[in-house]
Amino acid sequence: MATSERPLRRDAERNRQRILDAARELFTERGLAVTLNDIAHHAGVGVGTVYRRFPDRVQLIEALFEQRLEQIRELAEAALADPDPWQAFIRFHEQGLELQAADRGLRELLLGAPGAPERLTKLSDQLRPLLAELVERARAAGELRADFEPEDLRVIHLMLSAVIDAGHDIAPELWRRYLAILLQGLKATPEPPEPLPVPPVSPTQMDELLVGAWTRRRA
Amino acid sequence: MATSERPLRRDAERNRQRILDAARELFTERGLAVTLNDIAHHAGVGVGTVYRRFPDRVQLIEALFEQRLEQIRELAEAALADPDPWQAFIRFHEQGLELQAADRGLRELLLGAPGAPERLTKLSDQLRPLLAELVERARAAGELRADFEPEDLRVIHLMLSAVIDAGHDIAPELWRRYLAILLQGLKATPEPPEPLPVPPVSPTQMDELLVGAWTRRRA
DNA sequence: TCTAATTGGATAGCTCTTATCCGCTTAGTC
DNA sequence: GACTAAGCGGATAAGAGCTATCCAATTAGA
Repeated sequence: MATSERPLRRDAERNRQRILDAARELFTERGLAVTLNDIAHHAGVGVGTVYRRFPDRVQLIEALFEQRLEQIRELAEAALADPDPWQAFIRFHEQGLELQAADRGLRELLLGAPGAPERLTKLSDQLRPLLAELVERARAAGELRADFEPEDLRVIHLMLSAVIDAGHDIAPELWRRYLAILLQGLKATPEPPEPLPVPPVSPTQMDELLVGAWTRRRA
Repeated sequence: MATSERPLRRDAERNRQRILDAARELFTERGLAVTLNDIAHHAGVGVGTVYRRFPDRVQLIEALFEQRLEQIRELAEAALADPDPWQAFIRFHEQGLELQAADRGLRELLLGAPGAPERLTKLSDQLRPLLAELVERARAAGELRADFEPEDLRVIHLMLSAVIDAGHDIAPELWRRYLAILLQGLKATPEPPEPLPVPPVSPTQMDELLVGAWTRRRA
């Protein structure tokens, strides 16, 4: 790390930046499992250059995702500031999932994928109490069903991540359809349903989508 | 294969059976990706023995899962015979998912995992029209929301598979909780919700559960 | 007793990662 | 322009895992 050492030579600094850019791009679209070699190629530098600058991939991930997690926390806080608990609950889900849909690395981080640096998992632990309060408020207002617990949030999130992952290339907005169904199922005193926000995929697309889910899982 | 050739020597036949038993057990609990070497060890025979008898892992899978898929089809047909379309819809989901919860290989097969022999994917294609009718009936009866389409079934199934996979070791019945939420969200004219059938997991369990989901994904 | 069938599992050959090393190039100084 | 420490690229060693083969040793069954 170049914390407060001698500054890097100008070309080295430029490469460092290229590497960070490439890493952000690849983590975002392929998840935390990308190899440092991939990043090197994507950045147009040699493998050695990457390993010299980031001997420890954890630092690379930390540098890139701290801010993303911060964003989620802000979302939760904004939701808690909303006077309508049920609207806040919905909004938090929609916006949080939008962020996640756009960033596979973030998705994996929040679901506790291996390779996540400890400092970041701690950061996402700090999120927990905020979410608990979001749930509590919606429940107290008689909007959210009484037997819904904060832990359920993470499972719902797990389910929708599966849809996001699978749909990524073919139907990137598909998760909204199932979020709507789930939210409808969570109301304490349900009203007649509004139309679902996104159409389903066609049978053919569905096949591609499932195949994609498997190939993406390994690579 | 010993279709109608000379019968196998008695010891060979015994080994063949052991291999099939071991394979069924391993596919069931670890999914379709188990290696033939794993199966050999589990069966207590040499690797060579497995490769001689099943030069082609596809045959092994076919032999083992044809009947499982048949079971699912029967379930769908039984559901179609039920006079109450909504009850049928619920029952099919519960029973179908029970089968899947007990058999990781089946789960992967139905979700189009790689390594599934073509004959079996065709068999699961035959399932499609039955499911479509199940949906159609429930919708026509005014029980299922009108904008639900047969393709949605597979996505719901994908979501609940994620819960089943993750919960496998820690909370094997957890999926019922989220199935209940989803079904509640699918009603055309919702009534006040009944209590959820299974408690959520504790925060600690939730962590283990997510970690498990990732390790199980790779191995 | 004899032999053809069968066996076990070491191992060759893959693919895919991670991480290092070193001859060559270049920035920046005098 | 000459010099040198910093930096570079990428071939490649090392290691993990999987598939599939091969053959000396064993065994069923006539």
